Amino acid sequence: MDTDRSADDLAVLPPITRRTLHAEVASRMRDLIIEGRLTPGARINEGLIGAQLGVSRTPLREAIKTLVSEGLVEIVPAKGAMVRVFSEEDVAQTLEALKIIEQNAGRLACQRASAADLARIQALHEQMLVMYENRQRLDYFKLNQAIHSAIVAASGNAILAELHTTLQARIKRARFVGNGEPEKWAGAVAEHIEMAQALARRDDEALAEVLGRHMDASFARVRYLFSAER
Amino acid sequence: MDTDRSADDLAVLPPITRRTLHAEVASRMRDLIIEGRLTPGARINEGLIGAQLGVSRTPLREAIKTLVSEGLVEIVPAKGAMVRVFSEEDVAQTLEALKIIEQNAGRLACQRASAADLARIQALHEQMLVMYENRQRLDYFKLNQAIHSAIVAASGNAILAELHTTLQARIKRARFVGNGEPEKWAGAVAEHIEMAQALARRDDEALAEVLGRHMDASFARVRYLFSAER
DNA sequence: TTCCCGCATGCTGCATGCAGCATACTTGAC
DNA sequence: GTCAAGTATGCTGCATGCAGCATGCGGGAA
Repeated sequence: MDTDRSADDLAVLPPITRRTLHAEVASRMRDLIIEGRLTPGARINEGLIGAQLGVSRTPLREAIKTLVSEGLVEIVPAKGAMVRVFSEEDVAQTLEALKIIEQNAGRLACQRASAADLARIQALHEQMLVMYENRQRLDYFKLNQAIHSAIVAASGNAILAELHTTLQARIKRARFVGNGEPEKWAGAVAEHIEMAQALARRDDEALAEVLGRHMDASFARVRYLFSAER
Repeated sequence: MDTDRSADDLAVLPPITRRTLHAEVASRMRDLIIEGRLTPGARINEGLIGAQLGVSRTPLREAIKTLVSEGLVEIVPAKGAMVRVFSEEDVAQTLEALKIIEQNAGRLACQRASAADLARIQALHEQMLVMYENRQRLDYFKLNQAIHSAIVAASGNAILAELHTTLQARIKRARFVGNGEPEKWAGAVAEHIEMAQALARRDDEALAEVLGRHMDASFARVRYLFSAER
């Protein structure tokens, strides 16, 4: 019995998560792109970036292949990799796809989410409101993204959550930059309050409606970035 | 003018599409997995597969990273890559996601598709019926997939098409195997006829409805594979 | 001056080398 | 016979070497 006991205790130990170098590099580069330290269109010089990250070109090249599949990087044979440039149409289509995913995941979440799921989302929502009051834009933005992700996750469909994460990463930067103006910000918060209420009532149609409106407004918030470019 | 003329002629030349080795390897391995020559759970021995494909381990490893992002392969650090095993729940969730994508892309297609788009889909549909009459199961299956892809593409949203392609690839094999029985086959064909009619009328709600029903039935067609396993 | 050809440089793409871990086998003790 | 420790083998993961292509620059001709 004593041995069983200790074996049980050991089974509770968190497994050592061994991260391979290429996965770590992919993670780091993802952050660099989303943070804008690697700007769209920038060439990725393997020797240079590899030296800066302190890794050889092999794991770096493997990481680049991952980012290509995620849609963050493009490769031109014999020329190399570059950070993907998103046109206005790309962003519009990505937001349309995100809208579809969020609306339908939201409906499912109203039907399937546990009480604990709902409570957790509600807590994120409250926190986000505080960040809005304090005008802590970065923290607000992160909580905002977390809420949307949590709603999709509450659908119970891991595939939808996976697609949502990938698409969200692609246009994360544009959305952060595009969300700067105060009146737009206030509008987004108002929509979030509606979302929280609909979700609390498990009112799937109301949630889908406001999620759709929220995403349409999100596109409007981002759109001017492109008109300003010209 | 003469030089302009010849320059114009040259501009018409199809560009030489240079395929990198790792992309070619990824494509080949994708086929091997979908065709079932690399079975789920099978370890991918880099030396062995590399030798069989006639490439060194480097481009092979890069291709594996691509397939991991596509969800066809899994990597365990220090142990290696293996063909991903899909549980019944994985397949159910993937089909649910595909259902959402197809229904919504179908609605958009009814609104946005050009007459040429519709004609092309209709032509595929007619061909597929011929294959069904002749009981050419493989050709039927390929046309079937092509029709669904064409409907999603006709939405005009390239992102939705991309997601659809990726998800479809993951469970392609299960769907092919699960579609074997005659009465199920007949039911699927009946649904396809409904789809073609709804699309011709640009009746978005009717199309979404039958697409949903088609996907639910598809899950039923696949489900028994898992019950048989136990 | 302008255009074009040729050359040099730098980078990518792939092959290979090498260390370290996982796994299977063997040997020895009980 | 069984179990455990030690050992050997094979594979992965990363680093490095090398050939070939892209690109920028200089020189020469028109």
